[in-house]
Amino acid sequence: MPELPEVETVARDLQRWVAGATIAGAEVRWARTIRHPQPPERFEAEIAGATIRRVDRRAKTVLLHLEDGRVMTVALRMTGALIVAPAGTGEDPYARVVFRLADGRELRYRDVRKFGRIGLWPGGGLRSIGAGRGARSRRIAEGTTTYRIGEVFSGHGPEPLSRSFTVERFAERLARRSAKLKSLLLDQSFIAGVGNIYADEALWRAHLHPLRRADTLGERDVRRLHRAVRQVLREGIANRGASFSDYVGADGEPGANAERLAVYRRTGEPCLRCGRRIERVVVGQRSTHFCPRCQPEPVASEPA
DNA sequence: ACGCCTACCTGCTTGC
DNA sequence: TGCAAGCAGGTAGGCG
Repeated sequence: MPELPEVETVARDLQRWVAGATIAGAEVRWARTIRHPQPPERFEAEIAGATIRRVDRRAKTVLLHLEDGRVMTVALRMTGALIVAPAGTGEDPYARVVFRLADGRELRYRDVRKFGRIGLWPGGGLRSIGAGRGARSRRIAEGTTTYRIGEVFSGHGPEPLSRSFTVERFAERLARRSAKLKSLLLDQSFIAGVGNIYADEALWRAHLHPLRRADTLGERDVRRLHRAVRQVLREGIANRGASFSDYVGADGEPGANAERLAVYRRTGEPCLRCGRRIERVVVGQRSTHFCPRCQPEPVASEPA
């Protein structure tokens, strides 16, 4: 569910509301949500008494930095949400982990589909939570080796909103890949944080067909895509995220960005630029929306 | 490197 | 109305 803008919204909300708060205790209601440490009772014991220093985001993962240096990672996956509420209000059947805060509030990890994962990593050393394919990330994810903090998300590609994500760097990375643009944008080891919604939106904005091969892009295409990716993500953040089924900010309120999407879930509706009907195809098992006129089909004669 | 598949889960929408 | 199939924002891991 949540992609970069949604996760960023949650992290900013939590930074405002729970930075400085102490976790008096935790109750794990769905054991498999806890990745580490195992068993989940150990997680409950180890998180009790911890104070949250700062909350931020890497890729689509929320990072809660604790005063003692440990880091709690929350990967929301499809339907995860972190919600701050007064204790005891409206029992939530989908609350998988409940953190009781010392000030009387609760931080609830809610997750209808139970795909999300929470980890608690030792201070000064962390294990990667993995980042898609590639021997490097797989080895790190499965191994028992402890890594330095700087290596935590080593399997992830660049943060698209960071200063270091330049057009030149993007161009180099694209030129080395023959995959379809849609698949690449979803590949977290290629670029971090983009998911199905924002991939479609960025491609529409850049006038690029989702099936276009990355290594066929010209300089202008790359420039347009670079700008488009950053724009759609920034606008998503400005609107507190796009909400469909389950996404909500830490205030429990949905975001406003869904109404501003140009192609995502608009199959059959007119393109906002040219009026042509938006089409839906499946690429890499993900539904993909595009305008057949604004995003022309790559020609078959292109090098295979 | 890449595509394709399955798995993890539950709920909502769609079509007959 | 009822029921089953299809769909959903993510990602890990296996195979070819």
